[in-house]
Amino acid sequence: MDRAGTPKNRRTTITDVARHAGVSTAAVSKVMRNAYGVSPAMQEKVRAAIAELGYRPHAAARGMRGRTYTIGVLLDNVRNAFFADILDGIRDELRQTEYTVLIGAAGFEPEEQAKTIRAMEDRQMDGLILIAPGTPRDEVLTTAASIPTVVIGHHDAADTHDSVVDADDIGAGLVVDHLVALGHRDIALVSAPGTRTNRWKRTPEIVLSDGYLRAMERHGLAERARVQHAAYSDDGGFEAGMTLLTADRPPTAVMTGADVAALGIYRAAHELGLRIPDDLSLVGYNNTALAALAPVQLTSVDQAGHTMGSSAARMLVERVESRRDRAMRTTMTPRLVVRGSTAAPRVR
Amino acid sequence: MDRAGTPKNRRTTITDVARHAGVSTAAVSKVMRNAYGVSPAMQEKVRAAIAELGYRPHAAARGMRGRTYTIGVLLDNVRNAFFADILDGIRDELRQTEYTVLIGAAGFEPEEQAKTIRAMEDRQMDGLILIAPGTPRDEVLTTAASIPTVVIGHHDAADTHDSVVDADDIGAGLVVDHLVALGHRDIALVSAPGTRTNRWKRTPEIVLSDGYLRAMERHGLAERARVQHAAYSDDGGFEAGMTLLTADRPPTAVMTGADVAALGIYRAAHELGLRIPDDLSLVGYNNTALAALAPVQLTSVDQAGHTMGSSAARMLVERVESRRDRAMRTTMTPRLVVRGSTAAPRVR
DNA sequence: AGCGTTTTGTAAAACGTTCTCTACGGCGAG
DNA sequence: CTCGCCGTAGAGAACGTTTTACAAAACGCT
Repeated sequence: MDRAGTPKNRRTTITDVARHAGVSTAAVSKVMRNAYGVSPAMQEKVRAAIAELGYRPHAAARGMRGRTYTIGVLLDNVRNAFFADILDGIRDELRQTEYTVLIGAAGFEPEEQAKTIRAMEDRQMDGLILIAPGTPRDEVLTTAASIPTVVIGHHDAADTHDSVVDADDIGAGLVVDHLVALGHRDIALVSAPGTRTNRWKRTPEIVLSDGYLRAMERHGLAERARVQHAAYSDDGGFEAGMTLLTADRPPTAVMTGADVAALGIYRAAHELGLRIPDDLSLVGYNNTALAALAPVQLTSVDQAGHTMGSSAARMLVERVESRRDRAMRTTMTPRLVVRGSTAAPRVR
Repeated sequence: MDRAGTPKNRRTTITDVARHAGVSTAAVSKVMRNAYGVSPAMQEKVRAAIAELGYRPHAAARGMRGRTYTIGVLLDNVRNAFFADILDGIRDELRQTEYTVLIGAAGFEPEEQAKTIRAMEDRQMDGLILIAPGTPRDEVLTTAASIPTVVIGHHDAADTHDSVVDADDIGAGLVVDHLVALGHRDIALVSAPGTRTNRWKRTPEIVLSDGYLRAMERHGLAERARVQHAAYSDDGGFEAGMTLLTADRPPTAVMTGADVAALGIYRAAHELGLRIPDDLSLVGYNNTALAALAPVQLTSVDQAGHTMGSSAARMLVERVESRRDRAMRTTMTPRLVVRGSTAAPRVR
């Protein structure tokens, strides 16, 4: 019986471990972080005590002085299956380490995203992975100045943060080449509007559009190029599809910047009585599970989300553990995955 | 010039604010938490100083003593669109508050999930929302004893944590009734295997199966009931579909516990040359965006994920702010959404 | 044996909050 | 005019780590 009343089920702290092992807290701390300057005998003793007491360091307390062993991932929404691939990559890379990954799904509002980034900063996270952030570029640079950061998606280079990008321009080229080879000439692109206010000059959408336009030009189809802006969602795709397909001279093929938008276009085509791929060829982007789904069979561009995620995680940890001090960028090469949604156009 | 060298870009702390406003840190702390015992004049002064200095409390430091204003959400994987609905609900409910939501996507391994829960505990989160945790029940109860917790999905009642569930048995009944009304008699269920080792007695899968079996019984079809276990994924559904549809007397209708599994069955049917709904009626569960997709048009059961999420968040905050000390449970009523994947069976 | 150097371990000071006391004024009641 | 009370403010002790600075011990050379 504790005379001071119930001892409560207080957490076992580093002090408990130290006392139990008959050493100082500093020693325990060193063992936990396997820092330099601790003898094998000490290791042994302390580890035993830790195991015996089931000690777990208090992350909040750690955050006060040193690291917090937490990696934050910012994304806008969790519905984009491509992000799931990236997350899996991050998780697989970090599984064997002692870092914990926490995800902030901040929505599309720049202000909400900024709030989430700040929250991660305040929680003293060791490193941040930002997936295509909609936050103003300056804010990201400010953050990156104080926390190791990897930006996924945006092509804008910076010397304060690392980057992982897909060569979206090449991806667009692959698609256009494929469609042209099938005989298409009226090829439209449906892409998210490049947000301009926030000072990112090379968002994935912008790079994709550029690649598309250059490829069309290369095939002498510059004046037939048509870019339709739409949100990357089922409804967004539907509206864009309706606009394009009810125009005076509708395209015979449509490529999109996201699989889910392609499915919206599918719906629009369906509604207008157009069959795919007979009346309309359709191409997605990201090669998510959606594209492979049985009833869909969408031709798409694979950009290896899993690898992007694991690269980002690896790069970030290098920085966090200061094994590297220069910014770097990894570029993935996209690959075309042909499925049933593309075919030669009908002769008219 | 600071004589002690560069002052670094040190965070502004509560001490800075206190000094700048000419008050004590305790006063600032009280204002931040709008606690009792602070005069309007003090309020004014301090708020001004906070604004002027752009002060943000250091969450890690907060975690040492009091709350951390962080809510943790545990889920197995981010691919299940139903979880996205729940997350949106949580986010919308908490948007106007000062709580930050951080998500741990822990994978399906119970051990990984447990690790994530512990990580959230160590980070001193204020409350936890666990979406159908695969962790042993005891561990969840232990956690719930020290942190306010809401469990979504599992029907097992407990007096330590709150629960939000869908009446999955009723949902199953709705589907069976619908299919029987169309004329089906051989109706199979594809469901995730009820994990038994971890001591949850009433997982969603188990409740769903029970509801299915009881409904079949009610229609005098007990001996035709057939439950096939499968992982809730495209591939899992495919395999289950193959098994069922190549059996001696294949079902004319299949219902599943998740939309994504239904799509796998769709693929299996496709491969076997069966058309939907002509040769096979198919029903999903959760009414995710997947079900509504144009080429799919899957009949499904809606369980209002958004509402489940916001309820969970509201209940959790009540507990965190100790406005309630009794455990409670919210049960949602499911609704059948009929689309194109169900029809009368072909006469043989 | 003596001396410098390295290794190993510890005491104690941070870190930025919250929270428990205590002190202080002002004010109404006696 | 004094006494008690109430409401507000502040001092200072936690909270559980990491880290710095230093002492002690061990080691390697002459």
